[in-house]
Order: sequence, then C-alpha cells, then structure tokens
Amino acid sequence: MSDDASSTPAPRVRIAPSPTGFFHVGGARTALYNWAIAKQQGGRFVLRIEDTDLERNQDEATQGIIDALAWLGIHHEDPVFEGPYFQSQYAEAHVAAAQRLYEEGKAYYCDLTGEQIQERAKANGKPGYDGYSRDRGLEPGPGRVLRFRVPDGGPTVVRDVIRGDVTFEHDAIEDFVLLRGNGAPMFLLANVVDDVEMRISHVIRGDEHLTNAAKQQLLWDALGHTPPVWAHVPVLVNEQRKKLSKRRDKVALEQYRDEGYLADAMVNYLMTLGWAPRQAGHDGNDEHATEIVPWAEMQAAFRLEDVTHSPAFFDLKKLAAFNGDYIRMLSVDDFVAACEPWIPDSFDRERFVAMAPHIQTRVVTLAEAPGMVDFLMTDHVAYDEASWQKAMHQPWSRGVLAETAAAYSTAEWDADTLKGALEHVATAHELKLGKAQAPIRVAVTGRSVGPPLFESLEVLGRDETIRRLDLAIAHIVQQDH
RNA sequence: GCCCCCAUCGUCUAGUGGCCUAGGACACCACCCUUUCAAGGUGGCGGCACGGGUUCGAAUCCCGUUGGGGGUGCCA
Repeated sequence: MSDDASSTPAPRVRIAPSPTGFFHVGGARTALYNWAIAKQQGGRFVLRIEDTDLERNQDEATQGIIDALAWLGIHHEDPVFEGPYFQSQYAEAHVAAAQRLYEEGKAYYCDLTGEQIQERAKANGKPGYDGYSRDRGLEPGPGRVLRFRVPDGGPTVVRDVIRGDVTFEHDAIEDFVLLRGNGAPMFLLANVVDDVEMRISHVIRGDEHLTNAAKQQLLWDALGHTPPVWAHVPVLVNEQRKKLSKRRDKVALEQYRDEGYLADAMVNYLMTLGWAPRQAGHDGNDEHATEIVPWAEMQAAFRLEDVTHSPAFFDLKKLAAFNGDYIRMLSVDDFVAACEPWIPDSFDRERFVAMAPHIQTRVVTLAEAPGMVDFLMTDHVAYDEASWQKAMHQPWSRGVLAETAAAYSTAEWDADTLKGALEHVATAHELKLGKAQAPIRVAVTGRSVGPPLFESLEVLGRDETIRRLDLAIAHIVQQDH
C-alpha cells in the first residue's frame, strides 16, 4: 500500500443516506458499487448519515442502515469502512463555509418570500429565482436566505465517469439557497462541505443527482477545492418506467430480507442491474458468466466505466430466479440454517431436516419453506377444496385409498417400498402412478401439490399416514350420503 | 415550459466499424425426465425506435426526429 507519486491515490467514496427508517434498494446498489470500488482499490468507504431533519428515532434508524449494509456484506468492522458520521454534527462547518462565501462576495442575502419569487417569475415569464437580490447588498437577518451567486456566463462541465462530459450553462442555473431563513444549511451546501471535509475523491450516486452535480461543482470551486470524480448511476425504475418510489413500489431492502431473499442473491442481482462483467470471449457461450457471479469476482471486475447509461427495471421475477439459484447452490445444512428464522417453534426439527433437500428445489424464498411441509407438523389436515374435489371424486378414489391403507399397514416403512406398494395398487386399477398418488397425497397433505409423496410418508410414519387415509375414506363415505 | 440524461429481444444485458446469420440470462411456449409440483435437460418465440449522413463496410461514429426518464424547493 505504498502511495508513491506514480500510483493514483486510494479512493475515498461515500454513501449519504438519510435516516428514513428503511434502506432503499437503489441505495443498496449504489452502496455496493461504492463498496466494490473502495475494496478493489484499497480505498475507504465512508458512511455519512444525512440527518439534517433531526428525526427522533435517529439511533434506531442509523442502526437499521448499518444492519442493512452488513446484510449486504458491507461490514462496519471492515477496515475499509469508515463512520458513521452524522451531518448534523457538522452544522457549524456548513455555516462557516457559507459565511466565507458571503464575505468573499460569492453569496448574497435575499429577503424575498416564496410567493414573491413566484410572482416575479410569472411576470418575467421565466420560472425560478431571477437573482433579484444579487446587488442589493442585503445584510444577514431573520428570514433572509443566503443564495449562491452563480458565476456569470460560461458553462460548468461535469466530468462524469459514466456519462462523459455533461455541460450546464450558468444561465440555466439559478442562484440556489445555501442557508435557510432560519440560518440552517441546505443539502447542497452541507453535502459539499462534508465531502470536502472528509476528502471524498469519488462521488458515486444516483442519476437524480446529476443536476445537483453542476451546482455542487460550482461550490467545490468556490470553496477552493478540486471537485471529486463524479459517477452518476442510472436510476432503478418500476414496470411503469418511473423511478422506484416508496409509495408505490417495494423498495425496502429489509422487506426482501424478511421475505427470505438471500443476501448473496440480492447483491448479485443488484450488482448486475446496470452493469455486467466485461465479456472475456466473443462467442458468448459462457453462460452465466455475466449473470450469476460470486461477489469476489464482481468486486474485482467492477468498473464504473462499464455501468450502463439507461434506467433499469427492478424485476422481481428475475430477482426471484436469482434467489432460487442461490438457494439451490446452498448445501443442505446451510439451507436449513438459512431457513431457521422462518421455522416455527412448533415444528419438529428432525422432520424439517429430513425434508429439506426436497424443499430446497421447490422454493423461491426462504419464507416459503415451512409452508411446504407444515402437514408433517400437525395432526390436523386442512383439505384444499379444489384438490379434494379433483382427487376424491374419481370412481377409483376410494378403492385406491383403502387398498393402499391395507398395504401400508404391513409394508416396510421406507419411501421405495411405499412407492412400490402404491404402484401395485395402481396397476390393479389400470392407473398410472401419477393418477393413483393424487388421492393419497390429498388425504395426507390436504393439497394436490407438494414435496415428493413417499418421502413425506416415510417421515410422517405409519400410524399417522394410515389414520389420515382412513379419515379420508370416512369423509368420502360421508359425502356419498 | 426550461435544463439534463437515455434508447439492442417483453425485461436485464453482451456488443466499442468488419468476428453479427446480433450472443446470454429472466419470463413465456414445447418436448424430455418424472410420484404431484419443482429442479434439471433440449429446443422454440422474440430485438439493434425512426430518418438522414460518414465509411469499401455500421447495433457500433455524426446530425435530426420520435419516444422514455431525471431535475427544475427556504427536501435530501
């Protein structure tokens, strides 16, 4: 880690979430991009909580952010991790910077109210603030905001690693507010001052900040510092192609975690949403090469230059597919361990473990796992009406049930034998196993679909299996009257 | 309205002037396997928004159109 002159200095990146009480999946993706850069280049990843709104549950919200990051593999204890810092604690520095800009004539006070600004805008036929107080020489005072004096003429060019050079004419940038009427610093100012203070070298964030970048770069310049490397990643959108919103869309990372999505799957999905590892060959035969990729590989291969330019649809179906893949990649032991939080206390552990390999290939999220084998954990079978109708109203249903029950009363109790016995019964009725197993399955599990039947029976045991078979027969008899 | 960004199968993407008869993945469909459902295997459907250039040659470069998106706060 020698920083000789020839090597580029290690990057200092940051994420700056506000303590809203949940972690946005879009924020998770940019966090991951930032983390990959910091890790691969021996840099630092700074967490700064932008808490200027002074929420009350701040500690809780901060812990939530740290937990969410940890879930993604961005660990607080990692030496690359720095923080959390709290923006609110730097208010003095923000105000001091504003003061300096004011004294240097780079900012000025304005006493116009929102309504007045609107009126003037209407009269001008131009929306936005018109710079009315630029040369009025107003002193600071209650209700007066401090505005940044955008330099006259010329453009500001934001050099963005992902987008290229983006040019903003100064005429199109209004004199934005630095300090509110009550003296409190605004986001644009606080954000820049903190970045300067924390020696941030790369600002990697959502595309919705691209316009802010021009204003912020102006601020970096005015404050006498070299602007950071900018990288604006495209936003995540919903099926309507609108930016993912808290109101309409499922955006809370915690929610996915609680529903049983694997962190590895989520990380993989998020990373490759808008980015793909460079393709090695040209034949494209390397299936999965740009899809399911282990973190270590992504971390090493990630390059901001390769991030896509267009918004990406956050596709739950594809996330689910990734999750299924990752679940199947788990060892059975790991799968069981991962299911732990969703397994009710009432469950028989051994039975769950015995069924685990069968559950593993059938489940998309961990949360679904218990429901798959709940019929093994109770002595009450809840019949699904549609399943019952279909399976039990065949002319042969009752006979198959009765003969199977009879055979099972003496059979060797293992899946293979159980299967053989039912096959025997099926043959006698000129039925395929697929047909004949239906009434047995419904009698025992209550449903027409589920994990492999004979393996389930093996776990359930002879007595309970026969009891359920007899119970079903009794039901049929009852319905016939 | 103004400013800015973007544009390859339905979706996520590969592709950086000839390896493209445009590759993969998800989804969908079919078949195989099969004790249901999955998983797995095989195959199929399906795309360079449009119009002009540049070039011997454009998905790739340029311009325009159209269409999406983001931003336009004393929010962050």
